[in-house]
Amino acid sequence: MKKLDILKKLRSSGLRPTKQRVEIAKFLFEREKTFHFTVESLDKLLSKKTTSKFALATIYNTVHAFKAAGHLSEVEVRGNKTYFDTNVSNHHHFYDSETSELIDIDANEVVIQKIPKAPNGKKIKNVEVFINLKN
Amino acid sequence: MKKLDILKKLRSSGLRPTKQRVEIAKFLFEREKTFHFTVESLDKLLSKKTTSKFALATIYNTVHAFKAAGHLSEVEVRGNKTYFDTNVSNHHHFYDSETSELIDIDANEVVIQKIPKAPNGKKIKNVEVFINLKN
DNA sequence: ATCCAGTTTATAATTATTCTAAAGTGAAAA
DNA sequence: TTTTCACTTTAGAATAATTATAAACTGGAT
Ligand SMILES: [Mn+2]
Ligand SMILES: [Mn+2]
Ligand SMILES: [Zn+2]
Ligand SMILES: [Zn+2]
Repeated sequence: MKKLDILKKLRSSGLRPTKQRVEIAKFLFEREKTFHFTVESLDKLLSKKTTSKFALATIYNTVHAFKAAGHLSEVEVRGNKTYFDTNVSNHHHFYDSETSELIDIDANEVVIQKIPKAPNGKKIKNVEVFINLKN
Repeated sequence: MKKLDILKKLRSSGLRPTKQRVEIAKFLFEREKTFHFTVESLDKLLSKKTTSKFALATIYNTVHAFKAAGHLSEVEVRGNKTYFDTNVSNHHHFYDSETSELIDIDANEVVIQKIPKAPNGKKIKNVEVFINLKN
């Protein structure tokens, strides 16, 4: 994703492209592969890779704004902190609890043959599969 | 599960059956259906249903001890607090994020036809399916 | 150039959980 | 049955992740 696209992406989702948002967006979205991170890990990586400083609150604000705009998704993994994901399509995960590492599984790599129907009055929003790993 | 079984359960897992543990175990395990809870919700329910008082730290200690002994499992759901589950068998969940409600799905209600192989050097520990619900 | 709603920031507040260390207790041993 | 002590409970302090606050700043419309 090129810089111009980053600006477009921000503007088209009603996010003013501030210095901080553009830098964070470049860091998150200008890459080939899915990136899974916590606010803490993102903060550390940003400190290393860029010269600017970001208040921690800004990182929280930005990540939540990106999530609300649909540019990031949240992944539920065991543990205390929240994980985010640059892959916002419907997909699944391998999870290695020893390293806290998430690995994407494309939706079509998992085929479910049988699934119960939703409880009365409710509908199925989506199905998430976690494959927990060991060594 | 009867009171005698509760005592047996505790002793056989090396847990001294203290007043607090027995009361909490009775509350958790003397029921027909699976019970999903957080430490906070358990604390509130215990205050209502019993006359004894429990330090919050005791509830944390006890729940963790029960989990370590294999009498409880932990369920990962979106949100800040940790959910526990009296169903320690391999099973899946419906999850209603609006009510934060978990509903059990028996393992044999879900049949997976295709699944990717584990990344190099790693093995699959287990597969967990979450069916997210909406209204 | 001016202005202002939206944004960033430092810091305080909140929330969930864990730690600490003193007091209490189940049950083994005397 | 008393004594003993490792294990447990407890109140409160500490920690860690996240959110709230409110003052300073800034992108971009006018
Ligand atoms: Mn989590
Ligand atoms: Mn959680
Ligand atoms: Zn992912
Ligand atoms: Zn369950």
